[in-house]
Amino acid sequence: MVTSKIVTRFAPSPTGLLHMGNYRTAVFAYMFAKKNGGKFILRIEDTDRERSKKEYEDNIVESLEWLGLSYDEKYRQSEHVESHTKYLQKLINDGKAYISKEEAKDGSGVIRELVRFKNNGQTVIFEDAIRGKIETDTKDLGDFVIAKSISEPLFHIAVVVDDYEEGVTHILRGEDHIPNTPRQILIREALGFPQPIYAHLPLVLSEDRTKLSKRKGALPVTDYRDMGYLPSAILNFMAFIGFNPGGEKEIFTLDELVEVFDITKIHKGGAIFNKEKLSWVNKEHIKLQSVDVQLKSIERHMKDYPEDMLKKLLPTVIEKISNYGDLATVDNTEFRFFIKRPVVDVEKIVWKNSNKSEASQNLKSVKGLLLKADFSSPDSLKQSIMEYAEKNGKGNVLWPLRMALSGQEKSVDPFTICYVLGVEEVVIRIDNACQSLDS
RNA sequence: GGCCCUAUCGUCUAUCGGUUAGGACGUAUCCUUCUCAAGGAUAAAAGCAGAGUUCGACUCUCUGUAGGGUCACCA
Repeated sequence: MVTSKIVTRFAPSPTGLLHMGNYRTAVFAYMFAKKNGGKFILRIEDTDRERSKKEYEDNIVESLEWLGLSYDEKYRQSEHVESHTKYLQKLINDGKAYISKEEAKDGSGVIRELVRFKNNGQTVIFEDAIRGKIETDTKDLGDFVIAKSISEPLFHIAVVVDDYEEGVTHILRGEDHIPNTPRQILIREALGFPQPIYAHLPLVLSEDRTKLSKRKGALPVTDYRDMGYLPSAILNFMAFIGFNPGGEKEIFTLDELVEVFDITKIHKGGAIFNKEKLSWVNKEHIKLQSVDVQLKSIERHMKDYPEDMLKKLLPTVIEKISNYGDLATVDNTEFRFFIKRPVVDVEKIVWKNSNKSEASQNLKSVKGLLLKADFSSPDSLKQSIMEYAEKNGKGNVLWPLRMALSGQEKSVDPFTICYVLGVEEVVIRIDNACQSLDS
């Protein structure tokens, strides 16, 4: 049995840095193609030579690569102008389009030879894979412009010709393209091309429920990369905006996403981009990483820390952050004391209703215990100290110990600190604290 | 304004005529705890409105309402 291979495409125009709303379309087109063993192609829509910039195109390629959305083919619309012109000519020859001499709208006064599509105003009906039947009366469209001149094709003709020539079978794109579809169908029919299947995705919305846009603060995906987010998390999150496979599993890898993807489960209504949830998803993806990868990641952000210290610190760090980028800020407050001896504050080191001499006494006793303790894990250290702490009041013992070691009112537990610091450093810090307390 | 699309907790969503309307994020409380997190538990929180169809509607139909998209010689 011969079934034609499914081909989808992501067709951004390189006129700016693209945000998640844009790439979300790519994710869906990719998932659909891969799910069906088809091809996913990237087409740079750069027919507008004025606004298209190479740097933006580069950013698109870079972003897709980072996300892991590999495409099978890449095209540049501007390289197909010959083709567009050929079909434009055909349309004119067939009497389905005509050249119209009109004054340019830019006020320059030049007379242009626009190509207008001869629209007889029929009703266009198409079956959207997500929304069902969509019916449009094209009368009020008039004879719309499809090229600025025979050699300067515009969006609609370029899209129709390219999709045909590239063998695109399924067009997954944003809902904002629904109004364009009837025009493109008209052109396509005039050209006699087969009809692709359309699937218009619901929009990604910002907090105010309007279309996500740069103006509303939507960031380029590469910014998320730079902030330390994981591509797998971004992908996972984007896939769940307007799609849900059912079931209660929420964390998916790209491969798993492809596996469960089902075009009939795509929603119709727009969805707000929720930063908090993204943050949570990212944390979950960090937890999924191997310790080797986690270690390398925190090493990049905590360059001043000795490697063996980071190894010990890893579980604590992973537990505290939801994004490796957090380390840029967290590092200075939460973990800095590990490599920088704290300044002893004798007032703060004393627990609630206790006093300096008691704090000092407890520290000295703990030091004695630690000297004999097993430093191989936080747990073994806890065992060495807990009995004493319980006897003398946990607050009385553990608070001064933690303060002496970290100098901070909020930090990880003292056992972990001891474990990470090692016996020598721990003794030095306890001695320092006692000296201040005793004087 | 014309045309088009949409409508379940604050947010993302499950439900494909019969459920105490489920989960997650976030929020609150409690437990754990020397502190902060993390973790565990619990709670509050939704079917836009009105008509139909049906023994029975969140689910199907219609109307209204609300929100959104789009109306270029951009894509």
